[in-house]
Amino acid sequence: MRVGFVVCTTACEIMEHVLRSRSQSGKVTLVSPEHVPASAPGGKPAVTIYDIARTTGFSPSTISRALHKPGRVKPATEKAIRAAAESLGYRINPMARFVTTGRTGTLALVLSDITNPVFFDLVRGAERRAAREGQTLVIAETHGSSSIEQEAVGRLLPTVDGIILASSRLEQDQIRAISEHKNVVLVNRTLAGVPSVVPQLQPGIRDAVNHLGALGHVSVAFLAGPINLWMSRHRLRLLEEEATRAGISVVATSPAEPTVEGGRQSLHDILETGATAVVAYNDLMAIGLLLACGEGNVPVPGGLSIIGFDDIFGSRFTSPPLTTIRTPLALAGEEAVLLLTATDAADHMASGEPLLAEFVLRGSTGAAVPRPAA
Amino acid sequence: MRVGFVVCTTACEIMEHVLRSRSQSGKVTLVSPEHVPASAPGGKPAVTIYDIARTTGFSPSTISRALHKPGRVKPATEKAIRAAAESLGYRINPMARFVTTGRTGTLALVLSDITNPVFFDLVRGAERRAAREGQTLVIAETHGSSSIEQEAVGRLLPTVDGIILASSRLEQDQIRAISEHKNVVLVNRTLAGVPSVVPQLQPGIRDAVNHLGALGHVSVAFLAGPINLWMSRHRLRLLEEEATRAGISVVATSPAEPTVEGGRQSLHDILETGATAVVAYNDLMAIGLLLACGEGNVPVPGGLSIIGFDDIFGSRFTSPPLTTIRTPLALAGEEAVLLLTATDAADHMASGEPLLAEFVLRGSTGAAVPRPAA
DNA sequence: AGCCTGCTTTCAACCGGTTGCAATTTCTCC
DNA sequence: GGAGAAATTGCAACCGGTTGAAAGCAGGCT
Repeated sequence: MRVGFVVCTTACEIMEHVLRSRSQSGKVTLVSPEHVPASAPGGKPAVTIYDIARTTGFSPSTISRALHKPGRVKPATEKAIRAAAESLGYRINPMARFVTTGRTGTLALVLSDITNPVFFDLVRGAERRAAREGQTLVIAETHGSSSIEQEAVGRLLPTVDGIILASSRLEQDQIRAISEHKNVVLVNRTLAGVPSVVPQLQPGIRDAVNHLGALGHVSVAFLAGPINLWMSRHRLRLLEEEATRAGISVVATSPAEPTVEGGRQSLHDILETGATAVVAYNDLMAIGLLLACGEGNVPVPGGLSIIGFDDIFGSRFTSPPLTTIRTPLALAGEEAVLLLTATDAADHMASGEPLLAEFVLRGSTGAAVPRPAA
Repeated sequence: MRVGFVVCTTACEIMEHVLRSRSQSGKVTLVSPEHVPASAPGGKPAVTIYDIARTTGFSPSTISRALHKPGRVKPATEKAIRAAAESLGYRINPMARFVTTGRTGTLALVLSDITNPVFFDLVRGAERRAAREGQTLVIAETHGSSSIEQEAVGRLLPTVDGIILASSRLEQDQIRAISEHKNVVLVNRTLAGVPSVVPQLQPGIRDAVNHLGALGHVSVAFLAGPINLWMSRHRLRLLEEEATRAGISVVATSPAEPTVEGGRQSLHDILETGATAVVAYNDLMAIGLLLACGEGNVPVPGGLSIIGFDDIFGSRFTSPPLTTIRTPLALAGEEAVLLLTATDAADHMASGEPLLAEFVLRGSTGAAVPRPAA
């Protein structure tokens, strides 16, 4: 399906020709010729299967079958129709098809904030996969509000074939209700009975904890994200597990917004814990904390070690560069689309890639420096 | 190659009836229940205007008019129909509507790379405005390839009401061809006969040039982006104008990819020019150059002053923080949507905001230090 | 009464594509 | 050569909603 609409100019000329010849040869004109299907105001109408029918002499149903039901028409006919479609610049109208089939070829990706670098790779991966599957990906923003999320999903429900909820803040019941109408895949969250894609964080966290342990840290703070974010609680839980194993204590701050600003405002909370190292819920918060340290004359890593999560764009450029735990969100995005488009069990099985988080050592972590709790 | 982005503007409720229940086989096996077409996974067909017609006793056409053509039916009738629609949980099917009206309520935003921070604010602005106009915004990625851009546009063409081309790399004829089918608005590019939104860069560039002049720079290099990017040529041209006015010479490097990597690989070219300051096509390239300087032991701003363009996310966090020329892309995004949705000349006039670029002084610029051309 | 007017509502066609079923053509095989 | 099967293709209905034109029905005026 790679009809280069390139030939747009050419196609338009042909189109005009078709329209002209239509009025001439009108032997069995069954429709009112004055109705012009809408495109742009003053724009040229799109090419339809009826146009192809007219130029090839076959009926619209044959055109439809030739283009979308392989093997249902004579090879020669199919060839001729394909050629005509190509030269006219025909593109199927997904909306019209939907009316009868109910399938839109569209998947929705619902996330809190498209300008959040955390989602970059997720979006990219999902997009890549969707393109390969011949699906259109639609992204909806929720601005971190569960009510907006609910609203967005409701609006999208009638027009998409499936929905990917990334870092959803909806209640479990709400998600279940949605999943009963359309196929749903969760990303960065689990819920019994609903397919989900969650990178395995343990390896990355273990390496990070070991790293901190080797540097002499015995008390680590967790800079928490919003309380209704499953992933924030999940990361804390895993961190606690691994830290306990390594003989390190973990103390979590009160929840803050998962943004640069949220991280920046948490410096005070962090210092109060007396911890010598911080693991932030995500890189944005870690970067904010880094900035606050700079403003507050807390040397990093001299006075405080900082570890982020996700390895977003920009983490490499901070000063010092941010040590972080990279999550394979691009793969997660692909995976999510795959789960949504997979039709049989075999496909589901085939998608079982590991999705492991990876510790990325940079410059924001160093030897523990005992510091009196403020 | 299609990424969509939808802004939800109208509240809606999730349908309540649930006939089919998904198999509860846990999260691992993800078995899809037999072969249920994704079209109507709820099993319960959506409620249509025909259902409302049946319960209220009016004809479908009256239902349609009551709901969408204010004033065309008797107030009492409209009230009754609205009530019935509400209680049945009716939602209009946008796809079906499209078939007759040709209007989808969807706008496309075509850009090279959604993970490019340059487009953050553009996307955000466009989204905000589209939401306010009750439109859905779909984003398509082109990965900087004009052929992919063509394909993406071609695929989107039949399903959207209008298209925003951001930093398009298409040929003029191709853009004109598209604009014959649908409304088109260009961002960061101009083309006679096609509406466009281009921030006024002159004020920001003038301030930047004056700044460099005050620091004693007499030779400035322009780190050029791709040759087929109108905006890259445009920035060079304006820079040359202002520099000439200030008695500063400008030399452009050979074109490079507008990415961090592209900037990083250009350090050698830059040093060869013998210039004491660089203006990069965008912040990504400036950041790449900054990194290369760090690796190549070229102090910034001690040995080289660097100025970027756009003030993207991350520019604030580099070391040193990047001096840049901020472009009001959020406003540009709003403006583009406005132009697309404006129906009469009056609306076009109302949108005439200035969109001025602004010089942002940070830490990557300093006094000129003469250096022999390598 | 008769006629015109204006407001409501219905009829019926239509958008672009899909699909069950029947009609037609082509192929097989005796 | 012709019957029967198989392959092709056309007909017509349909999806959900929109819309021009016409019908139904009040009231106002001569």
